[in-house]
Amino acid sequence: MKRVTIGDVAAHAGVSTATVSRVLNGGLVAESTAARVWEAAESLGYSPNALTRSIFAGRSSTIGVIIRDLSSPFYLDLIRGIDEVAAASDSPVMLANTYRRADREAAQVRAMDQQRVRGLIITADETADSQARRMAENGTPCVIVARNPPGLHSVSLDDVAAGELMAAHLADCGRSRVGVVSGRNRPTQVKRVTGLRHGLVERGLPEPEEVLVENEDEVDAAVGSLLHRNDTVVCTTGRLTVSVHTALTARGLKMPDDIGFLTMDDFPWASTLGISVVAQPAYEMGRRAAELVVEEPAVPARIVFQPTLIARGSCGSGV
Amino acid sequence: MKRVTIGDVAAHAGVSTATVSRVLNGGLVAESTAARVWEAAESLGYSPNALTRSIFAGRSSTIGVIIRDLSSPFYLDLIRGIDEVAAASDSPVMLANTYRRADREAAQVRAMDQQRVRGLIITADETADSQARRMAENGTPCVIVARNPPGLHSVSLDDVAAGELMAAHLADCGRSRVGVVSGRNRPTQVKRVTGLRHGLVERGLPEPEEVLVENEDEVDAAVGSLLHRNDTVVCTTGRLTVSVHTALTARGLKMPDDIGFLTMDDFPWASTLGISVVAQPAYEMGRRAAELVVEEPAVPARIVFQPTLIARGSCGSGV
DNA sequence: ATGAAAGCGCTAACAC
DNA sequence: GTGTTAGCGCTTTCAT
Repeated sequence: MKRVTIGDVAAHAGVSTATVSRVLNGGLVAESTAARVWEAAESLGYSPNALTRSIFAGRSSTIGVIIRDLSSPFYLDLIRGIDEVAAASDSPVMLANTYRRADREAAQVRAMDQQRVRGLIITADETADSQARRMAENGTPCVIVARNPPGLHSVSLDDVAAGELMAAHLADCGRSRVGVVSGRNRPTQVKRVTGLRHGLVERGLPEPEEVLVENEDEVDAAVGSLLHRNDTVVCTTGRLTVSVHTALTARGLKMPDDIGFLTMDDFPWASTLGISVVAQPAYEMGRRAAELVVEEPAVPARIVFQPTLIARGSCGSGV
Repeated sequence: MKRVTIGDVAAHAGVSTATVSRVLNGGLVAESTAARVWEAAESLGYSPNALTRSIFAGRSSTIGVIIRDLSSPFYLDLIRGIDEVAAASDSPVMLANTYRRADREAAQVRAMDQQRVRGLIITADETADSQARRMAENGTPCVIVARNPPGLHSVSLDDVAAGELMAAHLADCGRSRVGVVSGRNRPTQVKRVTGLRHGLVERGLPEPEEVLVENEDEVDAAVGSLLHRNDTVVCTTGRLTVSVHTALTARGLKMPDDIGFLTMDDFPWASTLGISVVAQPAYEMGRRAAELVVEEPAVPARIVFQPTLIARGSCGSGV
């Protein structure tokens, strides 16, 4: 039950703790001594205490990642990118899911701070920004994902471009009356709608009709209200894709003939179902975010990625 | 840049570090002193160092969770259950994704051990069991999910029952010739097939025809080979659901008329697509796993959950 | 009610 | 090369 410490190893090998420490960290030690120490460590089942190491270093080597919604494919790919970079720099990753609850977000940021993470990657509301700023001042690099608040590192998507990409594709497919389901109060989604509107108007098409929802429950009614006057439904967030798609198919509507459908973020079922999407380079975004944590640039980096369209036919065929 | 320590707070409040510590942990302190200390902590922006606390306690309060595949809905629900219980006991959760790579699994278990996690919940291959046992001996409660190796806590599904549930439903739907796509070398899936076989034979139906695959790439061919002689395809793991479904629909087959389809684990798109599944109570399993970590029962607990069938028509309609 | 001081497991100067 | 020793930030007796 009592943990094996460096002292036990030292005693077993007949050397001092300092020597053991040197062996473990690749300092200058005689071959024979090193061998004895390794053997002792092995036979005692020694496992170094990362906590004590960190306390000495002033911070741990762990990278903290706060995710709003693990069930979203975007975040999964983001995490994959982060994991990749973190593994390369030998940093454990501490992932926390906040389930989009503001109180949990705040609590998780605080927890990560207290764990003295080496850096923090945050996907959260504006409310977390001030906490992040305080951490940054204390020397913990914080990267905000999907938004780009001033004074902090950020990795985000060109959301306006995403909207314009949607508009271009819809125009190519000969769609003209566009209904939009969008999340309430989401700056990201507001920009996407702005881009969409701009792109449509620019092409001489009517402005999109927008309806805002808070969560899944409201989607069916929202979609219903859009169907009267539109031939296409656009969804500005991957999170609502399932609900919107369900609302459509539940009414017996077939894509693209009865209704056009275009949404954000690629996901595994999209290709089987033939759903066209505007995708974010999530994996790359994750990599960059992690790199910012590792490299700690002195001035806040604001990295913006470009979206891409993946046409699969749910809006009809292009030009 | 220099972190505020308990000493700074003490100096600022004109008391000793011991007193600050007592205030922070709710010891016996005079109201007025406590107030001064809180104020000092506040104004200095003090954030307690969880690392040093843990080193003193001998272990951290963090619960480690090692997941094979974050993209699987089963694990997402499992995590939700874990998070819920962990939050209630004020334990941060450290999540690690291993992407089904044995080397990463081993590395993550080791990392968690070195972080001195309070307990560990593992979804991994047999290869990790010995590491887990060693940790358990050192006083770190380890819970294995989805398998139940001797000597360790475990939370798993009655896989044979899952197979039998499948057989029963298929029989109800009048299916008789069943092809099975299953993962190679997965004890869990072997049991499911056993249950399926037993259930079918018991009802006087022919044995299922099984084909083993390693990963997604092989699924299409596997499914193709099953279609000649069968009217139904069963998939024994949620991980392959997309690929199997794609292989089916890509051939223009409609469910349930052209082909029956039954798979494991519920997922968001299943209801929209009308896919019948045998589901695991993932959320509850997560809760129990976390509870085992928190409660640290002295003798290994082996908890087995029962699967449920969710019929949605992809095999036709039941009796 | 409060302070002084020892010590948690480990690292890093500084001696020898 | 290797040992001694002083901390890292915090908690916890033991005095006062």
